Amino acid sequence: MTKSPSNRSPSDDGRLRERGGATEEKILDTAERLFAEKGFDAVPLRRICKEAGVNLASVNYYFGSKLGLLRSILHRRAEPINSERKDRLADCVSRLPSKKVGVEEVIRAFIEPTMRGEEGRYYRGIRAHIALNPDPTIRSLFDEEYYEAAKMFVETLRKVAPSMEEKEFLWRLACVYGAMLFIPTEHGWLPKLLGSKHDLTSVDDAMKYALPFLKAGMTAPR
Amino acid sequence: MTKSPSNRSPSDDGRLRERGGATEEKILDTAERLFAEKGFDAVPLRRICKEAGVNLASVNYYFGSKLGLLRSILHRRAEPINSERKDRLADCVSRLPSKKVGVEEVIRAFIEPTMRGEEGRYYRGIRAHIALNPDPTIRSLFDEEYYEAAKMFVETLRKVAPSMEEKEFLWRLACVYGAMLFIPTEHGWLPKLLGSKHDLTSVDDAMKYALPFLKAGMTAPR
DNA sequence: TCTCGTTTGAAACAAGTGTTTGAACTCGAT
DNA sequence: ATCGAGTTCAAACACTTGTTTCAAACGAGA
Repeated sequence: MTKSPSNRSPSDDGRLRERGGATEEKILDTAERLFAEKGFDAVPLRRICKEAGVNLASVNYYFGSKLGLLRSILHRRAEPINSERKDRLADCVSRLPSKKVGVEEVIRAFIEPTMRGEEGRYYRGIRAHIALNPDPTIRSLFDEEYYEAAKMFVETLRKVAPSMEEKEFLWRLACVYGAMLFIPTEHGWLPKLLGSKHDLTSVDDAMKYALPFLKAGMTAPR
Repeated sequence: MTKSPSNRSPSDDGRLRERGGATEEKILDTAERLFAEKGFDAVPLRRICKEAGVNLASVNYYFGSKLGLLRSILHRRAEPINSERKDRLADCVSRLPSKKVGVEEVIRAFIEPTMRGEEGRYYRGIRAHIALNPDPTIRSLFDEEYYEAAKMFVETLRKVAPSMEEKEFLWRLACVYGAMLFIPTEHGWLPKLLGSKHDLTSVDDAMKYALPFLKAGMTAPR
């Protein structure tokens, strides 16, 4: 190693790079798919590299470590999601005084960006696995990536939701979060249980069916 | 090995066993705690055995394999849970004709057994990790253990919930399931987000706060 | 053409993995 | 005391893991 590309990728200058950037992306794409299919620990770097058609050392060259690779996978997808979330939540906040913004719109602003996009198909399968991972080292990757936008969501929701004590708000929030994490993992278990041929993959259906559920729960009287 | 204790434990006769049964339980307890803290793949058998104070070979002697150990951990906790679920759900079904049973009671019958009991503290941290594991081999352990009671729940809930098309019911069910899996994992993330000192560990609070949320969601008009 | 930093390659490294083995030990029943 | 099934033990097995090394190939700028 001459200097140390290690942690942050060497593709900072935007010059077109014949195979350089391609290698990095091939690793990212392949690892994302395999992690979604088998889990982080269960997929060896050798398998990722073989399927991606790149050399084993490339992973450490570009990402520093296996954990660094996971971090990059998370960041690549989470960045645009959080960006849109913040824009839409900021918009909600700006219209707050006029009272023209409700629980449903705030929840939608937070959830919709995570459900959309065919390219995030595999990623959505990983996210819950990371978020709920027992190992704090893994889970903190999720925290770092999503903390800021999540905080903004929580604060905004608090303002548009009916007034309630903090404890109650926390519990209802947990229900929203659980649903939001679970739905995109969709391993076909629930449809099988129902003998149903429907699945839980459509964004439109999520907005049509899950949103009313969450809104009703969030605004339920006690 | 003389005959093959392997898959099912050799403690079938109930004679008091000085260190025999103790070993099996020590492994179960220790592995359960460690899996809850670091995850199944991330905990080596050597660490489990060292902390449990038993020999490495004991795991394969009693459980056949590492996966067999996980299966036993799941079964030990899931069995009484599902037993209570079925009893309570059967009771609901029997009172169905008199219309004296509602959505809330059915959901409670399904959720309460999984939240209760200090001895299940670590287990509850594992369950979501297994249920949402990307690896089908791991996930199927959850399916096998919970399929039957879950089917009974779904069918009962379908009958007491407002009439709706199957697709909508499936989506609402997913929200209930997501909340139910997420809440007991409680890694302290949401309270931190809120700057709250409350946590999500109390059964009473779960019944008091989460149930109304889920009932409202399940019965929401469209 | 000749650098020189960047990227790729094959091989090795050091440590750790689940599992198996076969002998020793335990302890109630004979 | 002897037996034998059940259990424990230290050691070895066979293999996989993430990571490192350093030489070779590449490609644009001088």
